[in-house]
Amino acid sequence: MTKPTLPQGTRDFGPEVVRKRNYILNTIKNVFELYGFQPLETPAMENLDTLMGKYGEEGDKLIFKILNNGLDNKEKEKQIKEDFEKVLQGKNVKGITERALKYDLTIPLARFVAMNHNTLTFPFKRYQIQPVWRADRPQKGRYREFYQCDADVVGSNSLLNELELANIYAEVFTRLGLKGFEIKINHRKLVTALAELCGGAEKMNDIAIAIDKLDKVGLEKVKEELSGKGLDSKRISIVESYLNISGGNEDKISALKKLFGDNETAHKGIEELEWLKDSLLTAHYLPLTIDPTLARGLNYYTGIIFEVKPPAAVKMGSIGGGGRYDDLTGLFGVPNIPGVGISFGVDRIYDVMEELNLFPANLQFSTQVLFFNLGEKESKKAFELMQQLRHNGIRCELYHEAVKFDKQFKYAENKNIPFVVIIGEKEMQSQTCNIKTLATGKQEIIPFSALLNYNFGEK
RNA sequence: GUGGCUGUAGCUCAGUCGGUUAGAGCAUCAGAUUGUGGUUCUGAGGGUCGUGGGUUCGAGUCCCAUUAGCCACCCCA
Repeated sequence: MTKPTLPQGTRDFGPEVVRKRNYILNTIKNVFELYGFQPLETPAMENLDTLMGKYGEEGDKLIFKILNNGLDNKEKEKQIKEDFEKVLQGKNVKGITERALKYDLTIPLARFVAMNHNTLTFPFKRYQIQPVWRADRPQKGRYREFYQCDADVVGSNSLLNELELANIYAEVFTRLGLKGFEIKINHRKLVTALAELCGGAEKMNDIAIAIDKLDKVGLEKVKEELSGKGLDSKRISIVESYLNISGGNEDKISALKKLFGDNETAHKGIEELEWLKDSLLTAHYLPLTIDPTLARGLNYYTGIIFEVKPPAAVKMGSIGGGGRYDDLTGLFGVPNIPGVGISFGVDRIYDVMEELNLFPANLQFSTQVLFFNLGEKESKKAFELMQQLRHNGIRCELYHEAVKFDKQFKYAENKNIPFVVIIGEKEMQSQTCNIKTLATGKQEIIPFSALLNYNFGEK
């Protein structure tokens, strides 16, 4: 028998970890509900067609494909071999694979809306908390199976949605006790406009990917990459002046206005950023920074885009991201339904909170009372009393076998159980139980009948 | 997909220049203690040294391959 292992990039979550993760998930969920979002769940797998081509060329490579069943069918052997030849050439063939694990929650939402738009009430505000899978090579803060928590508003062009979503980010991270996070925003139209100034829309993606790396690799490397993509020095200097925009949000707005002049596309983008920035002035703590270098890889975004950076002290990629897409369901044959959404990366938020020690201590509650097992008659009595306590909402356990005190105490200790109830021969005779508080060593003898009213503390 | 680092007991790790029977701490189990835990003391179990091959009289140690993990790139939550 060989030792079992986990598939690369996946993890088991033990009891303590699950409690901590649930703390994050519940916080997010509560805020989503508070803002009027409704839950949605979609299958782990989608038809491959639904996913392919939605995440860019790189994204397609990272989709986990599921092998069809029945490939060993002798009657279809010839066809299957032909199909497999095509797979070897990098194609996707239905005969070999027609399903895949979902890659994010936005495309499944689009698919759902496209299928159900006749019955949905718009704007459709949904949240979704589910695992997604990416065939990426794992590293720090990157897993092959991880949870996304998305909130999207589908069917509304109003910027009020962006305003709400920005507030959801602030609310969640504030509730989690995370200080020093930063919500970066930008507008896809600015990136489009920049591409227009630099030789056309087909360079849009190259430019987006390159400028997005600015804070990571520095200006020189970005320029090198752009030059590698075929931009001449004049165009690169335009990009450079765009990247050099700095200062406060006000400064950046005026610099952008100056740079783009009367460019129609950029004008619209700047206007929206400005609206959002001004609307936020009256809100609670909301560290919103306009960052022209923010571009985001997923190419369905068309409007304002978001990204949340963890506190600078933590070396970790973004812990949330999102943006507006004008026509997502158009890909599925239902045009003119706009949407805007955000996503929380729970696994990264977990890692950040662990690193900064932000989890409250009281998440790890367990059993409150352990009944010792001191024999056949004794354990029956203990069981009876225990059930009464359970009925009153006290979390109890009866030790599973009659063994030495030593072991039963150690069990209580290891599981952090604050009280033990000892019912042995002596107690049976006197119809009492001996309650010991482990932390203090204090013991109290009370009648069986008084146990129900004993105060075992909170929770 | 590309590159770097690491795999020795359940966990964290030593292991010299290639040399006899591979060690420690923690954890586990047993005893000191048949109704009182945490501290202490004594003892025990536990290993295909990731896997396969090679060099050598001899390999945990050197070489090659492979696999897994971590980290970085690409890309992203």
